[in-house]
Amino acid sequence: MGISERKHRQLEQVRTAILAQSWQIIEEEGWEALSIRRIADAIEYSTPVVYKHFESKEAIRSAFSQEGYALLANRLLKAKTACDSPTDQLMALSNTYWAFAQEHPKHYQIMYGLGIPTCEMVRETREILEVSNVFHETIEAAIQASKQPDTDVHLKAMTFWSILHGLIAMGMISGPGDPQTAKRILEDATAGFIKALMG
Amino acid sequence: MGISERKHRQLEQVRTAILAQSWQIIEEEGWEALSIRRIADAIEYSTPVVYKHFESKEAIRSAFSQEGYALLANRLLKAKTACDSPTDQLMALSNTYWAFAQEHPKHYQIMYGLGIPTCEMVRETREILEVSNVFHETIEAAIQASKQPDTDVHLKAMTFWSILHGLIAMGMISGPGDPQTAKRILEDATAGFIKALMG
DNA sequence: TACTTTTGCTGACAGTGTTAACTTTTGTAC
DNA sequence: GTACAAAAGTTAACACTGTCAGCAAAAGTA
Repeated sequence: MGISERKHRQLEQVRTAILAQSWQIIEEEGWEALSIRRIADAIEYSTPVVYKHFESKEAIRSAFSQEGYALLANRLLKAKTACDSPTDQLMALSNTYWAFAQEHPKHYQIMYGLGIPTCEMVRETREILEVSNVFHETIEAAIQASKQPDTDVHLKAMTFWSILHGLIAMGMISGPGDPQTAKRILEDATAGFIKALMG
Repeated sequence: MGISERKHRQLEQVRTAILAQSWQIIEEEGWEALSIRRIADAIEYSTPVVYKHFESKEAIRSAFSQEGYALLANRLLKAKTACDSPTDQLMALSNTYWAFAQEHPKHYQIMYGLGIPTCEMVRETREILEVSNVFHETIEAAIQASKQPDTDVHLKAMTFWSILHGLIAMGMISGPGDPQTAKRILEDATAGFIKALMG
């Protein structure tokens, strides 16, 4: 009864096509150029077919957001395990986070910005949590190795994350300013944070 | 010939009405609920009248962004001059910036987020510059009073601004989480920055 | 072959920003 | 006070958007 399997495969294929074509449009013309009708055109189906696979446009956005967080979590984890000391790890996280935003600006914008729906980020929670965990665990280890072992982990993790996001967001807002300067700001801020953390 | 003055006054009145009614809609239902037709309805004119006063919807957004930056610059300046030492001033700037974002979230979102048009922030440049200047001048003074007087002012100013924005943006994204915690994160980050700055 | 289920399409609804073309009002000159 | 020009304001359209009800066609089953 491989018949239903083939059907399932075909369905999956359409779903993949939707995401692939959508991504191409996003990469070439930005998120705001993406419309259900354009997706339908690209996959050579009519519009309601898109809704067979995604409840709404927001669901498509969410899928990319999820993908982005998963990608980011992966890279952060890799960068972290390549270092030994917690401070080196933090520096690596900072650099990797930055690099991710530079290499995948569209993903980053979808994950954060767009700001629009003030966040229905419920389904992508799992992936966000993974990113959050990397920060928490590394900060935790750093605190343990520091001179103030009773520091609030959550507080410091959020601070770290916020600093990184702030630098990237500001960089994206003020346009493609000198990336050299931007990198220096990042390193300066990270170094300052680590110093304050380790005491 | 007070006739053309009256006309001018009437024009101004419509312009003001557009902004006032728009702002009411934004406050009550958010930016995405604002449409040219709704504005026209609210001011009891037809849609093209709106275009007599604002080239596009983006121009309306820009006007509010400008307004927001002017408001922010004002508050920052007031808070700054109320303090003596540069470090106190920086702390005051941090608190005021935070308070502004809390009290005027819609303004803040329009000024930054929305991210949408990747920024046609050309006309609101003047107001942004004022905000930027407050940061630069205060940081400059702080550096002069610090143990490393040769520190890069621009770098530190951008770092400071980025940290503040990052904390606020993350707070807005992750919804109305415990504001007590958020405030503590802010103070911790600011204190860390100042410490690193002053050496 | 007859029937059912799935699949996909057409066409519509209620919106959006924006603008061309037309009408009405208003101010000026005779 | 009437004739004309300029300004102000209107309607109606264009080209889109997300979304979905209802119908036609194809595919699988008996």
